[in-house]
Amino acid sequence: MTSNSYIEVAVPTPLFQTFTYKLPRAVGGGGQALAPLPGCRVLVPFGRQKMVGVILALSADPPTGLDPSKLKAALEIIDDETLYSGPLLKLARWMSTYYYHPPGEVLRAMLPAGVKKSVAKAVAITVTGRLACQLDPLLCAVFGTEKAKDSYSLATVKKKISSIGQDAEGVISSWAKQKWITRVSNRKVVGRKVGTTLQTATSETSPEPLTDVESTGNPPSTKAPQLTSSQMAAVEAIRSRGVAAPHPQKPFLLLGVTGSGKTEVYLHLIEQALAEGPDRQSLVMVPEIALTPQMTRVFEARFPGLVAVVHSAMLDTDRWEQLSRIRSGEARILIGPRSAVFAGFQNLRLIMVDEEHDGSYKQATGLTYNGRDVAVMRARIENATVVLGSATPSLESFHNAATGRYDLVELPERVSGKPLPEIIAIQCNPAWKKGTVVAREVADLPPGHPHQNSSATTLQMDTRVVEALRENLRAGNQSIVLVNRRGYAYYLYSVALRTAVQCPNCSISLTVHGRTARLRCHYCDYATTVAAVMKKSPEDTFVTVGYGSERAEEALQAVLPEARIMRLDSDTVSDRELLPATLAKFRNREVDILVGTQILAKGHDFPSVTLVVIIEVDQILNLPDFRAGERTFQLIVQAAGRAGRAGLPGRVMIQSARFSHPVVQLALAQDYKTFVLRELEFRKAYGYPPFSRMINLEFSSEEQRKVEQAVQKIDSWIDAASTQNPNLFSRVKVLGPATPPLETVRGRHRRTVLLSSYHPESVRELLTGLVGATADLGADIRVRVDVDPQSLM
DNA sequence: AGCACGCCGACT
DNA sequence: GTCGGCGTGCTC
Repeated sequence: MTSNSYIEVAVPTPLFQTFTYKLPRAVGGGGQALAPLPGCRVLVPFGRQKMVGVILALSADPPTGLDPSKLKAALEIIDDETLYSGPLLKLARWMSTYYYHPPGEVLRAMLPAGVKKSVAKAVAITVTGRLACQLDPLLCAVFGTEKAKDSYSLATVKKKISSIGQDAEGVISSWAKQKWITRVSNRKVVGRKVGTTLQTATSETSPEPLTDVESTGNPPSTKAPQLTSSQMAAVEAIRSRGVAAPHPQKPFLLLGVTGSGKTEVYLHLIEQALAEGPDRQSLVMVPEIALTPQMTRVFEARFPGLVAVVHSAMLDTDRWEQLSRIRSGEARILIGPRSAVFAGFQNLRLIMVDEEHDGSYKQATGLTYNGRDVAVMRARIENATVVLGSATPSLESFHNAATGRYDLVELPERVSGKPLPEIIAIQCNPAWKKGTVVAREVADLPPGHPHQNSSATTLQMDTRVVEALRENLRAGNQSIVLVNRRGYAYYLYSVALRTAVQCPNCSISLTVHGRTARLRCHYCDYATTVAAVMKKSPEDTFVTVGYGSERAEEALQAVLPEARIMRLDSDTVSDRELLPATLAKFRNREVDILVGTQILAKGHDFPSVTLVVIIEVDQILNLPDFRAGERTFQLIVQAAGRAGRAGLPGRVMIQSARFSHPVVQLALAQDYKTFVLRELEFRKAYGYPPFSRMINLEFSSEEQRKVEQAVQKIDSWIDAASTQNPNLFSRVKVLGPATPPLETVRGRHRRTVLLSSYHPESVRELLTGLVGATADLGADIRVRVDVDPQSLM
């Protein structure tokens, strides 16, 4: 047996370094010694604190250039078996370099919520503290009499102090100052060990993660239906050129028009993969919003007992349980959102990324990875087959297919054989475009106020649209109405100041919500009320402007009083019960019209919807972002795909003032190929992705002065570096420092520097220098690196 | 990022 | 005289 006495550990710090420790003498302390493995979590002393790191490698020799006697010993190997498989560790390494993120933090981000990644902090009472108990009744109350415990977790102590109504932070630091208590790192790591059974009582909800709210209606078939010839051809192509082909294989791009039955192709591929061996596993990635019970039941019906499902609204214990079934090999199929790409598979053979163009695959905060791209890399590492499916693939994926990096497989016709629904263009009334007052104040305006009667009933819907909805209702069919924005109105307008009421933390106007007239910021969740704003400026008058999903629902109900209308937007989606309940009601035809935001356009299958209306598409098209065209096209085509999925013919109506715009034209024609070729030309001409690699750097501070100073330093660094290394700078375009359209978010002032280049290595090289120069910008300057940014706002 | 050490202002 | 501000330096 070789004696590996050193371990290389990744520790969750912002450092791009790993650390070497000596192995603890008696691992496990008493029980049989465990063989530490790469991929196990380990408790290590780090500076003056204890941290949970991950073992990356074992070695017999100490690292070169470091005095072995200075190495500290690890304290405890936490996991009984490896938590990160070999491929997952490789994936982490790739993500660390590709996304420019410290390895320890990458590994931490890969763990599911609810698994402890840090050491619990605690405070202990000292001997002097015990004596001081009489002096401070609060101290006594927290630590009790002599027979009580001497140490409590920091969280418990804080809770106790706050419950008495005192400032916990202040009290604790004053106690510490008087040496009544000491801060200790709890030796105990909170959370689960891999390889041990759940000690937490499983919630009373069954391990079955799906509620039965959507169970009425036709149960999904347990038998595979006959495939259409193009579905069969697609399955065959992926089998012969992928699964069964010699490795390495290319990723597949499955381009299938809406309603072409991509899901059935996935199901067949999974079925065949399962048949190849008892340990073979598949991953199905879907946009978060598509993770409805209805959708997952299709898979469970086909593969009973073999499916695990994860989604964000799940309880941590349930999620852990589902992922454990994958790790043990008991479950063979995992369905989940972007984070599912990090699951611990035993033998992952097949990955499907459904609706691969969907923006929700990109993580917006922290480690800003794109789940689709990570899936492609994971498949390569695991030698698995990856299939990216969409009716409107991202420009990146299509370009990859066009240049031969991906293998293009097409499903050109709908399963029903019916043509795509007709899209009817409704030219917008230009008066709507001027930001007209469409509703009077939701709170009471003083009587006789000039805005009192200002077109409160104006529905920003053409009479033809209203007529079509009415007609559809009479015929007993269902409709979907898409609105751009959630909330009641876009903003609250101050007549005196001639501006919208702004969020105090972000450079954006507050959105009016509900009849209760609350005001909310969609970026930082700041909330106030219209009443509070009015009270502050009693002289001023306010009007609500614009049209949110809530107001659309209300206005529609006024026009069609007999219709049963419900609303679905991200406000209702965050509610665990409401989303499945609403979808179930709609599917069971207890609802005639579903009003909602873009999330309604995504992948749902509502067989009896025959009319889809998009109230206005122009806002997206007008966004100052090079992806605006792509997003608009995807929205229109995806929304159209919701209409007429079963036997009934579908109709789609779109209101816009910009029908002359070629992107809208091509979307109306649902001509993806022409659109994508044209859009690629535009991207090429301007050097945008997918032709270039983009990295967006964001600097932020709570003080505007400080970001400006920081950004000035960066600017002069760029100046100096570009004269020093003109070669590098001729290959990388540096834009900025600039002020982004949304200057402040959550009270932080932002500046951005955009790097783009045809040479990915050059961007990387420049970034390394820039990040180095970034190190001494000062404590309160935060730097965020966004590789392949999805939006430049 | 934490968390220490360290060197200058307003308080008992 | 001290408490306590946050600059800056390190973490195997």
